[in-house]
Amino acid sequence: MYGLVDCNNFYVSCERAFQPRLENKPVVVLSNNDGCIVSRSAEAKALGIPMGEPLFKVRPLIEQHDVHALSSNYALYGDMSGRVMSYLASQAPEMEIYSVDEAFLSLHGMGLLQPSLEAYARDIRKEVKRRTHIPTCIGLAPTKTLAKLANRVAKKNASLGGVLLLDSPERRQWALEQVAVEDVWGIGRQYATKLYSLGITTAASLSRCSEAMARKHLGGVVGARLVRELQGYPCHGLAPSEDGTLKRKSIACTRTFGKPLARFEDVLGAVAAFASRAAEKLRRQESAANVLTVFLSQNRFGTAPPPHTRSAQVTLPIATSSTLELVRFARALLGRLWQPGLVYVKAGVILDGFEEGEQKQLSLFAPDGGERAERLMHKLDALNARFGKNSVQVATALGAVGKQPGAWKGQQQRRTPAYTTDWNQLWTINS
DNA sequence: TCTGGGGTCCTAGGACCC
DNA sequence: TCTGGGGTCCTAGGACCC
Repeated sequence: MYGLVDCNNFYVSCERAFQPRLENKPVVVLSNNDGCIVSRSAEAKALGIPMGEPLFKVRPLIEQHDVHALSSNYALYGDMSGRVMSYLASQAPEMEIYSVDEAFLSLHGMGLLQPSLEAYARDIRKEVKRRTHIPTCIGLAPTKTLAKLANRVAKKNASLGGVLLLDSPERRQWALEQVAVEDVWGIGRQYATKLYSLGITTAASLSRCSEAMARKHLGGVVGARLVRELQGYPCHGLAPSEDGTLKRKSIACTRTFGKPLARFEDVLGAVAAFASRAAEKLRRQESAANVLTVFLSQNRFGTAPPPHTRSAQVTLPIATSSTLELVRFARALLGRLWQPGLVYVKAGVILDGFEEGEQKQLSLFAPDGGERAERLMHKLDALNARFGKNSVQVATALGAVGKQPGAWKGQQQRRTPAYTTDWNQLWTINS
């Protein structure tokens, strides 16, 4: 049996935890540069504000209904996520962090729990709410796909009290009938269109599909697994997250610039900053990367002919997590991609091909195994932890000498304070 | 005027290698 | 007339997820 715990309207809920006045009001959280809607309160959804919509398209709606629109505050959301996850980890034998606001719990052998699995899930909801102010829903089912589905049904039906357990064929059938096929985990826009044209419109009818049909229309073995999971046969196991943190197979740092950039030094400053950030994340999970990719994009909504994105990749001589090394290679890749005269709106750095801490390949040319670089990075991270983000950084990331640094940075005009992660932004209470 | 960021998995063609 | 098989690397792109 699996449990899926999913935070409701997560980013909005994080903001509300520190601003109770936002309770019961329409609230949205915006993406980087305040560009798109990425989280909506129930009230905002009810107004018909779509997920992922550019802000400028819904601005009239927002002004008309006095919707609170906030810039995204990832320091806050990451910290709140950590609080939720560490509590959840204490409540189940195994847990897989699936995303910033979702976790699968393995409930193997807990079926005999007294008084019931449902009561167990209700307790978890109550306690997460008490500790963090974050509302959640929980789906319980024999497969991950059904747990996702149960969670969705619980979210849509207030009468269920936020918890749905699918432990009998009857309950499973009932739940399958509640869910449209496009809302099944693993069915996106393309597959949904195809399924509708085949007359399959609900999760229930999808669950009756033949394996051949699933393989033919839903991406081969992936689709076959999906249908089996809906039928109650587990095809996806739990990938436990060690000590409440996620280990990634790739790490990216990509941004749309605050304004289009045409000068090499400005873009280099951005790419160096992105490489630095990616390297930090890499060191935090104690990996080293073998592969580095840099990409550069022109405006895909503009007049430039495709392709809008070009990328270049290098396999590093030795796996590394050193900011200095990675910035050096990123600069070389950028040089390969750069086309003078073009205007760029976005760039990114992606790290791949990880080796783990203890099993790193040694090199003939770095006989100390990169130990000096490692010690240096350790100091760098310690300084930045102590004195604040980017207190010490590579000069390349500052852009051209004598120019305004961070030409790539965007605006976040409606950002709330980092209430929980910065001493200088702690909540102040007037007595 | 204004259009996110970070992931996973899979496929495919061309270059190059043995 | 006939032109291998198998591998990696690189770039690109498609599908999905949150």
